[in-house]
Amino acid sequence: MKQIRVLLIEDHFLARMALHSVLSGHAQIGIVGEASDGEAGLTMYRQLLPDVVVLDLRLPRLSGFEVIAELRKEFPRVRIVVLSNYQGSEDIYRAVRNGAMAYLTKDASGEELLNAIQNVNRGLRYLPHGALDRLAERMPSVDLTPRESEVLACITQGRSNREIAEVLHIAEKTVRIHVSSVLDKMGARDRTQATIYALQRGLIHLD
Amino acid sequence: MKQIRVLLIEDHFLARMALHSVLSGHAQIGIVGEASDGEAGLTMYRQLLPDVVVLDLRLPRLSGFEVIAELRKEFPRVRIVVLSNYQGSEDIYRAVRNGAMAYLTKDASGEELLNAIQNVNRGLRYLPHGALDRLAERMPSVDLTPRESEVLACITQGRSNREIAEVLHIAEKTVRIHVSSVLDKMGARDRTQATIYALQRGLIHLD
DNA sequence: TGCTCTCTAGGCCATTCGACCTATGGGTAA
DNA sequence: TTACCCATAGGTCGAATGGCCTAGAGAGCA
Repeated sequence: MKQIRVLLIEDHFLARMALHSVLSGHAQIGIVGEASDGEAGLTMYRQLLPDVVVLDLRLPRLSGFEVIAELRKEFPRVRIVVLSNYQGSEDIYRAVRNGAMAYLTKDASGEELLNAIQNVNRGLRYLPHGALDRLAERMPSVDLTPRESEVLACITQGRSNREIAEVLHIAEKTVRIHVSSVLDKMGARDRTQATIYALQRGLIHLD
Repeated sequence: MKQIRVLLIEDHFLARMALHSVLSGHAQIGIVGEASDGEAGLTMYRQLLPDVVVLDLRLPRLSGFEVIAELRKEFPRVRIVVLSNYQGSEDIYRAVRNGAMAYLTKDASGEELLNAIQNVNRGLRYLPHGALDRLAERMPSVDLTPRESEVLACITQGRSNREIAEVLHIAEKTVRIHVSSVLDKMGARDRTQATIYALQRGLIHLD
């Protein structure tokens, strides 16, 4: 039986070791490459053309999302398993929408990882315990316009309406309109709640 | 040469695998036990009496802090290496103050892990690149009174002053006093900034 | 050509927020 | 005892916030 050729793109050394040790215990899996940032990951993919990519979303140089986008552009049939630190994160949702075929949180078991890779290799999705559905339920229609997203980003940086107006070169009045829309769409009562929700839902990241 | 007997307390399966695979490559280290929650960790410590504990701070059932406190009470000479997800987190500071001898973020290399364990086993601290000092610098005197901490917690839950007043059974006027103190001590201009800072500094956790 | 959406912006208004002032009672340390 | 910190709370005031209204310009679509 042919091995599934896997490329790991994961910046955390310990996590990479973990994946390595879990996967190398299975004869069906062969790790053909490991990259610790998005750039290197892309380069290695082009050279190695693996069957499946296991991809961390939080990466230096190129984010996981950018890697997904680029890979999908060059290789529409690419098979991607996404690793996410936090369950319940909007990250997962975004990644799957953008072409990832499976996701796992980092507390997944070895079985789950193996299943995910095997399924994805066959072209199937692997979305454990229908969590994506629950995820989608829990955040109904938070589709912000581009401008609203910018405003939300400013809010989560602790800027006042006036400061946002300066940054975006618009009137404070206009900022308020966007803020109101954001609060409305997010079901938040004020900018503090919006900030909390945005962080919880992974719309925005600190660090 | 005698092996260093290590107990791992870490709930994430992959992280546990990672630690296992990194450490088992070194003849000086022997993993004598692995626990996936705080309760089990304590029980195993009492039975195994390992030389060094490698401890995740975010654990089910008993938090890492509780584990540290309990271990230190029962075994004052316990050697603890703490794993923290986020660098720059107040967690680290608290853990070291409470008796951890070393900390590592999860993107540490195998070398660092090994060094930490060896140093701690000899009774030395292991605090990489003086990061603790920088940590202490970066958060000057954020020592909130108990009441202020409660208020901050409420703030980071998105509550208004009036709601905080109800929750804490005090006048809204008093809440404002506390809020002002919190903002002042944290160097924040408003509750949104206070929330962001609290999350960044690990004073408060989401999830 | 209409229809809708987005971004822009103004006016008006009630609420909230946060700063600054004083003040009282309890606890603790010098 | 004096002095200081903490928690409580009242008053005042200005600024910030957010809701609701109207409205025009430009993009995209049926």
